[in-house]
Amino acid sequence: MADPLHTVAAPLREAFAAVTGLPAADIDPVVRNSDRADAQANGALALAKQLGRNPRELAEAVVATGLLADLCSNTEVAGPGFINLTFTPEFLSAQVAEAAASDRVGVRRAATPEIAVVDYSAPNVAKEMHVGHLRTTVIGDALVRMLEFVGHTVIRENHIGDWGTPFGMLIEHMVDLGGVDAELTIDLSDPSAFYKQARAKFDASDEFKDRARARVTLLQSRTDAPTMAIWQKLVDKSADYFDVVYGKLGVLLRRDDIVGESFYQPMMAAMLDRLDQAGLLAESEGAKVVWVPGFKNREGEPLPLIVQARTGGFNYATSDITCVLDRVERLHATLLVYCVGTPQSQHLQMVFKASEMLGVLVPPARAVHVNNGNVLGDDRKILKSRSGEPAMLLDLVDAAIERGRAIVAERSPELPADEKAELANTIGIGALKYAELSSDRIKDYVFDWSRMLALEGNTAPYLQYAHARICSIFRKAEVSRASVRGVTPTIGQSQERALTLQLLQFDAAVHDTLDKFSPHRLCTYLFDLAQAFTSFYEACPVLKDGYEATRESRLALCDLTARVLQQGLALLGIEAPERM
RNA sequence: GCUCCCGUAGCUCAGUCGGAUAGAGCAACGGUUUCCUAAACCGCAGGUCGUAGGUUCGAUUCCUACCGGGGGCGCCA
Repeated sequence: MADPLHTVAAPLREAFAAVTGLPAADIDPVVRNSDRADAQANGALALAKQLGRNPRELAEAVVATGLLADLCSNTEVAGPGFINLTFTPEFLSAQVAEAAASDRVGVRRAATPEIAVVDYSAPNVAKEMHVGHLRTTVIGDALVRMLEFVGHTVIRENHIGDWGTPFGMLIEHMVDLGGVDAELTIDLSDPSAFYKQARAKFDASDEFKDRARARVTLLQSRTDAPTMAIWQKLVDKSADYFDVVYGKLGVLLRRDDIVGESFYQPMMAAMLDRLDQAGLLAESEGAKVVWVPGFKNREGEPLPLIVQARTGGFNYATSDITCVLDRVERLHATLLVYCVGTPQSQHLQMVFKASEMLGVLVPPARAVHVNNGNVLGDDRKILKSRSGEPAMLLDLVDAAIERGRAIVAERSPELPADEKAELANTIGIGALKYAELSSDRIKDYVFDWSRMLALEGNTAPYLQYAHARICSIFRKAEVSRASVRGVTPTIGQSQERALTLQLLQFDAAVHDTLDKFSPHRLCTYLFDLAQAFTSFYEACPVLKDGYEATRESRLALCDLTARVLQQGLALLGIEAPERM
């Protein structure tokens, strides 16, 4: 393993075992980052308590075993029993060389590769994508990239709203306009226009309302070709629009990833039969329900999960349980990731519990609700556009690119026009995505263009700039990046040491991020790395006269830093430009 | 009413499987450019970690209560 904290844990475990007589496998040496040394091991405190021994003496005994001598130049027992570890430069050099030699820059593959389904974005047909879709889309996409990178088989699913009562009025409105051949264009500045027209008609006319209701029934039967053709056209046109948004935003989702509610609809009756056979289906107030333990309604009575309305119709609980079933049984997924807003929390818990009771969602299969908070405006309410509606996603994307353009025009006027256009995109979209990813997903956050595009602080441009500066060094040196990859760097100055330690923790950062499904952890890591690099950059000249002896070594550190930055940003769905 | 989540520096945010003086960025103040991109770096300053108890050798982290903010709580999704 390239991570020294990980590597040093093994001899520490042995040392603790030798001193305590406990099996090494049961011991956690509690190796952590430290501001007093390269790392600290806190395991002595807990073990001493457990064994009724003096923690300081235990720590001293561990150090006295000599098992750490190969890796550490200094092992000091401090305070109540912390073991402060300082790694030898040779050990760090070797670890860096190992990371540099791997095309994964030191990131381990997952111990057990799984099939994972990541459900994210989920817009509605005939409606606009707005700011509410931004976080789920960006977070889901980052998780997809990371899960794939560590070796899982990832299936992206875009669970779009393409079924249900609104389609009665939408289809009927199309019929009025001339049926399937009628003109239907999604106006990118008002993608919900068609929906609003249909809605207005529905609200104004009882006659239309009746036709719409009849049309829903016809749709549900899936037998009427003209109805299905119009429905398909609505879905296709919306998918075109979604692809425009996803393309500009630079996310992986495409129309092939669409698995809408309509897909599950034909399987719902069979799912209800299974619930029934399992003895889980009950009746309550005329509806078919599953009694999921642990949930209560306003009156303090048990709260049911309704899977079939009194009217006989299915709802999102029906759809979501069917969906779990499909993902586990057809796709053989063992990890079901739901990137959905926090308000769905209780609903999803009930769905997961019901699926578990059905014997479908059982180990090793499991589901995770990767919930996210809201994007707020200055008024602390959900970000609005000038019209007072939730801000449209495409407008935000375009505005990000426009702001990127302004920055490039000011800062990099010398670049060729096509490169400027690309850079504007890289910076603008990068800043927008990074703002979504860099703070804890479960909290609401306040949207602020000037902060996310700031060229300092924990922002995408800061990270991109660090990367570009490294590329510039190699351009100036006329040395190829690949040519220094065999070099084992020498760790001398404190900034080299700090950079090295940071570089070697990429693996831990990626895995920690995935353990918590929290992309902001990777962001924090990359920001720390960029800061460590810029400090190194100031203090450790690479190409200047008088530094020939350290040149190769520092070029190797630069190359690895750039690779980690580029790979790390790529895992977030953000590009790293070579010039800016 | 029940329940879930959040509350850390003036602002925006990290951190917390219990550990040693709680960290960044912005803003403020003071420095650094004959030198690889100053979109940077270095320094200084700033916090009773919502409040009050409890457990512990040790609590911002765990438990309880309360205060403040937000979400959810049966036939829309």
